[in-house]
Amino acid sequence: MEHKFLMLTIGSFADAGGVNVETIRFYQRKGLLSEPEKPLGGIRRYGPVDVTRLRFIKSAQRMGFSLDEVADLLRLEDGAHCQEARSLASKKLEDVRGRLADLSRMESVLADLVDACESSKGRVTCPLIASLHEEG
Amino acid sequence: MEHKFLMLTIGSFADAGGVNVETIRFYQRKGLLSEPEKPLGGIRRYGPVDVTRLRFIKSAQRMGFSLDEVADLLRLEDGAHCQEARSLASKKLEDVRGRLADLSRMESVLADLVDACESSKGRVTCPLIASLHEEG
DNA sequence: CTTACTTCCGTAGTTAGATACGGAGTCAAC
DNA sequence: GTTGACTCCGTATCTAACTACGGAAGTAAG
Repeated sequence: MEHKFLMLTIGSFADAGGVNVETIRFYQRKGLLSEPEKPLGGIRRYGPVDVTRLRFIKSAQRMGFSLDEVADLLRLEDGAHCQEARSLASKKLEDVRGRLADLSRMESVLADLVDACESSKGRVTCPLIASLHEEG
Repeated sequence: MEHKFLMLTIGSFADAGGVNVETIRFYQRKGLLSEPEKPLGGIRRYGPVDVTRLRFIKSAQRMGFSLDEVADLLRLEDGAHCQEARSLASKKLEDVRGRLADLSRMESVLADLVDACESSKGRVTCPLIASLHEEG
């Protein structure tokens, strides 16, 4: 059990994760975060474990996972067996590799366009805009 | 002007772009596509130029541009705005590169975890599940 | 104590990007 | 010359991910 002096109210918990208080509550409703026991009177407290979990959610999200997918990842933590966890993780890995491939294709297309633009000083047509008129 | 035999109804236009008819109409309302003159009776026709434009929208979108950003790009179509177009594209390029970096970090984390799981036969704790409890 | 934040909780509203619906009207075939 | 598919148009609904609102109740500072 966490010691009181380490525990945060929902407001500072939200700050610690760089999100809005309402976002915490939203994640709780979605089952991504749990609602800690409400002690006498009624103000919940959050600890480092919660902060870690929240940060995990946000970073997975930045990597392109939807909240539902994040929920899958979190279910690994919530009691799945190693076998199950591993297969879920490999599925996600495949997923991530697919996204990586897509993104790097995007990267080279964009880089080419910017590059072509860069070196088109004086010419009449803008390569980026010209790409609009290409077939394909 | 396009010849009639080359012209498409909204349905085949949508097919040509791999989208729903309603999506065409949605883009028209957004100003991303124009509504061609409605001739006698009232069925609009679409030509190759429209198909190109639609495909541009979809591919820019795949590169991570929002519809509003695509609209910006399309507004620069007169050719005098190469500079502007380029800066939009470089901004997006930076964006894509950031996401690439995040994803490849995620890839190696997931790959390591799956790998560790793979070779933990018999051991009691699952590395993948354990990793979720680590401070990060 | 009182005043000024917070929290709690349910419900409602927002944005982006579509998708669906329904009642006309139109067109092509049989 | 009617059937059936498609179009037109406005409006409504949907999903994801938040964000805001409002009133009651807790809590901290002076």
